[in-house]
Amino acid sequence: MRARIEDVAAAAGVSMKTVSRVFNREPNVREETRLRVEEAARQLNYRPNTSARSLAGRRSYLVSLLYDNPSPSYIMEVIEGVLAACEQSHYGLTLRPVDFGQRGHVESVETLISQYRPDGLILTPPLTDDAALVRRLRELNVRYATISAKRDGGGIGATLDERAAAADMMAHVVALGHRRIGHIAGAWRLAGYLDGLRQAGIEPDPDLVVEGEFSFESGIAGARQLLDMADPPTAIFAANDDTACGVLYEAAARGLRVPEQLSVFGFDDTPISRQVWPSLTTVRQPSREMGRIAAQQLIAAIDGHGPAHMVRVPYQLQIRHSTGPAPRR
Amino acid sequence: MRARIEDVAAAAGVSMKTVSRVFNREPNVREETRLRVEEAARQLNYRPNTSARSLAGRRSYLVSLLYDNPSPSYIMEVIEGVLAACEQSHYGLTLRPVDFGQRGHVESVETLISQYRPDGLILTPPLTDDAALVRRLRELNVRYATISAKRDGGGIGATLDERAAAADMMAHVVALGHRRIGHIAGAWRLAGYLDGLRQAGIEPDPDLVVEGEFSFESGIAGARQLLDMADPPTAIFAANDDTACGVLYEAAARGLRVPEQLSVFGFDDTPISRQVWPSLTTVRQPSREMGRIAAQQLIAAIDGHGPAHMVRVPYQLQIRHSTGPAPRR
DNA sequence: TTGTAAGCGTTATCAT
DNA sequence: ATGATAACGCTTACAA
Repeated sequence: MRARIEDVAAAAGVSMKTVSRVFNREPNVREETRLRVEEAARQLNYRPNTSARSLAGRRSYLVSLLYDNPSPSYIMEVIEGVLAACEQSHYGLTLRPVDFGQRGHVESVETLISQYRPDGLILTPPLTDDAALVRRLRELNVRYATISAKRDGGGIGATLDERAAAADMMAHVVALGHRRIGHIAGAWRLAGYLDGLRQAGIEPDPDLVVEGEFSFESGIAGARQLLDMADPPTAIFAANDDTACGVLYEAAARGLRVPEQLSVFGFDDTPISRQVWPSLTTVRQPSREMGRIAAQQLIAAIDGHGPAHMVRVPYQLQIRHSTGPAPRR
Repeated sequence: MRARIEDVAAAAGVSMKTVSRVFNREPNVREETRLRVEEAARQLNYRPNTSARSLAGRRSYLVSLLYDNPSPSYIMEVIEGVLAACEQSHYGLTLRPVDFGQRGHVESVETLISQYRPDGLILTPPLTDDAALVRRLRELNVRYATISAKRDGGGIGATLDERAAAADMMAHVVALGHRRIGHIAGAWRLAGYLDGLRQAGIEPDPDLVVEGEFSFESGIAGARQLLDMADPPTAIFAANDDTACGVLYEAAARGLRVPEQLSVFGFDDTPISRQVWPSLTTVRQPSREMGRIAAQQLIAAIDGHGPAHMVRVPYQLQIRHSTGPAPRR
């Protein structure tokens, strides 16, 4: 049968409590004792029983990841990172898909909480900026970390300076000679777009900004609107890669060559950006890393081991084949 | 504080054990008693404590999903289905990424088992056909269900007749006039490719079949090999959508128009198949549904509620824009 | 620094 | 058909 804490205690010649202290990294254990316990545990291949730990400790050792449905590859990357951090700290992970737009989505999260009693939550966009949800979590006194929140109200988690990234991207195409640059927005990367224009001394044209919603379809719709203009843009900045793919699709349908006749760039560096022709110029965010950091910060906050922060991670421009010199007019 | 089984028992005027019987659908409870207990539980908003249940019952009420890394969107769909089934049966879900090729991947699964003690596992391709892993699971007497296993050795889970699907796809392009059809294989969809040729009375040419590994890169490599032939194919059947995208990429790089000069088709109907130009002809498999079914069958086997099976689900050809009439020679 | 004893909320066992 | 009581393996509170 499986070794219990009692067995380890006996083998190490100490009490159960001491073994417990070692495994929970509590203070007040002599170094020598600790080593003896660790050796005994290894010998017996001891693994703490999670259920017993939860029951006695009145906590679940569970972290819950809430996501709406941005891109599957994005979420899978985040999951990888979160899983890595959880593993290391002996926490489990529960997944919770949430329908952001839906009525009752906050209640669905409350159900999750009362059923699984997670020790903390991790929010991904767009849930990070769901005011109703966040307010309720505060009321319920449930800990949470955020990934890429628009506003980090002094919370914990991981962010990236999307505005600066967007502005850098703009500088890239401006350097290629583009002056009329369209934007299919999903709201917040817009600020960087405007910064980029301003820094280049280009007057923003409101007609060049159309609403999007981070989907392939809105990329097609946005591209149509922009390309049908009397004076169409020579470059289009899509708010994410899926949208950029929609632009690419519409361009191909019109027989427009990219990047010779139209430059296109996205955001996120999802795998699809490498798997389309031409491959997509985009901004890479270290999603896996951000998942890992958010989970680490959350667990640190739960365990009270050291202070938890909002960590800013670096971005990276990925210049590929969908951007090129502006065409002569 | 949260209601316990004891509170419900008191409120219903019965013993704890009777409440336990009701919640676990055990026999030997009078209908009237059952109703009284259920009413009391509702009044008190009682939810069984999972940790206590696991500890006392010596089972985890946990199902674990093992995946390597086919496409993220595929796994996300499967997860959705599995989650839905788990929710319904009050089981939790644990995720376990496994490096199929890696040394020690079986040990990593054993670690998962000894740590989380899941009541059952769900295997996705290519782990479904990992002989070493499956053998070990049998030895350890660990229950598992499979999704899209090549060989269903009398196991439980969900499958789809990939061979027939591949053959149907072949019939489609043969009807379009193609005779030289290449295949970038990842092993098992090959049988359907050969069936399709045979049914059309076309002699298979071994040179037209190249090895792939279900990746974008192998699509590029395979396409190069096939298109560099003296007598190149007019159509290429890629073993999955990612590979097909690689073919599309290479075709674009060579200035080959699809489908006018080359037809391409894939397998899986991942979102990318709609987001490339031209959109991809492919086979749709109901991944979400398969996840749900596999989890249901697994849980049925665990709980012993009725017999569990290997369920065959229907596929569907998605004819899009990447296949067209064969070019004149 | 280390140990003892009393739970944690449920299910299993054995009665009735 | 129902109930009393002892586990289950760990942590907490308190003691030494």
